[in-house]
Amino acid sequence: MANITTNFNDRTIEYEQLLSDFKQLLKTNSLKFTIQREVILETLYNSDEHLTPESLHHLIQKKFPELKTGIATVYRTLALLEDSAMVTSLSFGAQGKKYELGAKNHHDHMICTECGDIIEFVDEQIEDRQHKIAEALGFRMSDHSMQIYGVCKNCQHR
Amino acid sequence: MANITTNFNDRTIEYEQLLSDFKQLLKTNSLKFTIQREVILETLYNSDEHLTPESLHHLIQKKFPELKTGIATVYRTLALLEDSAMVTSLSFGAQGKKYELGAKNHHDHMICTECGDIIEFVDEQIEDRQHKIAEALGFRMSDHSMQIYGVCKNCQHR
DNA sequence: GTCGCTGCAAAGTCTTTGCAGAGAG
DNA sequence: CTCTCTGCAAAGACTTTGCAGCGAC
Repeated sequence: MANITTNFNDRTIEYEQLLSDFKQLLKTNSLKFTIQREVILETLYNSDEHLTPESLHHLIQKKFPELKTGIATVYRTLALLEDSAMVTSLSFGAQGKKYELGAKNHHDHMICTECGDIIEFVDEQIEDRQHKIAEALGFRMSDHSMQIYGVCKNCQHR
Repeated sequence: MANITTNFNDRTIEYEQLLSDFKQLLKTNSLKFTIQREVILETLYNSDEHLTPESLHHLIQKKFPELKTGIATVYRTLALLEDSAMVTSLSFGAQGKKYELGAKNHHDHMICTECGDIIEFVDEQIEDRQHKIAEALGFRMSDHSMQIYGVCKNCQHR
C-alpha cells in the first residue's frame, strides 16, 4: 500500500512564519495584534489535537491563568482565523465544531467511532480525483473534506 | 470524464418497502408506529432536499396542519432514524445539521459556498481507494463522507 | 488620543427533557 | 389496560452580542 501518508509531525510552516503571517493579516485589515490573539494562535500551533472552542479555552486558562482570557475572545478569534483560512473547522456528528490550524499539510480524517480517535492521512489518488470531479461538474473547487468512519485497530482488539 | 454519476432520481427503495422496514424496526424495539413517525418518514422520502429539523417541521406543518406535530417529535424521530441508520446527517460549516434518507444510493456531496446548492455524486475510484486506505490503516471501515466545496457554475457566471 | 479589543453578562440559537394527557398494541 | 408517544414549555448546550473600560498603534 503505497502513497498513504500519515506523518504530519513535520509542520510545513514554523511558528515564526505563522506568527508573521498573522501579524500581516491583522495589519492589512487594520486589526490589532493582542496578547490574547497571540496566545490563541500559539496554543493551536502547539496542540496536535483537534480542539473545540471550549477545550482551547481551557488549555489557555491553564497555561496563562493571569490573562483571564474569555471564551468570547476565543470564539471571536477562531472566527477571524477561519475567515482568513488560517484555521479549518470540522463538524462531525457530535454537536459543536473542532478547529485545527490550516498551516499543517492538507489531510483528511479517519475517525474511530468507538474511541473518537482521529488519524490524519493524505492520498494523492483521491486528491487528484476530487479535482477532476469538480471540474467535470463545472465547480471552481476551493476546498474539500473527507472523513472515513470505522473502528480502529485498538478498539477491534477490545 | 467517465464514471461520475449524479443521477439519483431512481431511488433504490420504494416507499412501501421503506415503510415496512421502518415498521419492522419499531416492532423489533417495542416502539410504536404513530402517525407522526409515518409523516416524518414520508416527508423525508418525498423531499429531494437535504432537510434541517426546522425545515422538515415546516414542511410537515404545511402539509398536515391538523396534526400539529411538534418540533420535539421531529428531533426525536430523526434521532431514532439516525440511530437505526435509516437517515444520515450532514454537518456543514453552518450551524445545525441536515438530514437525508439513507435509502437512496450512497453518494458524496459537492457544495456551493455561494448559494448553498448541493450536488450529489459518486465516484467509483474514490470509493475503492477509501476502502484500501481504511484497510491499510487497520480500520474496520463502516462509513465515510466526503464534501467538496467550491463555487457552482451558476454562481461563477454572476 | 483614537479606535479596535476584551471580559463579562445577557441574549440568541438550536436541541433536549420533564410531564401529564393521548393513543398504539 | 399498559406503556410508549406526543405537544408544550422549560431547561440545556453552545455561540454571539452589547457595553464600558482597556490597550495597541
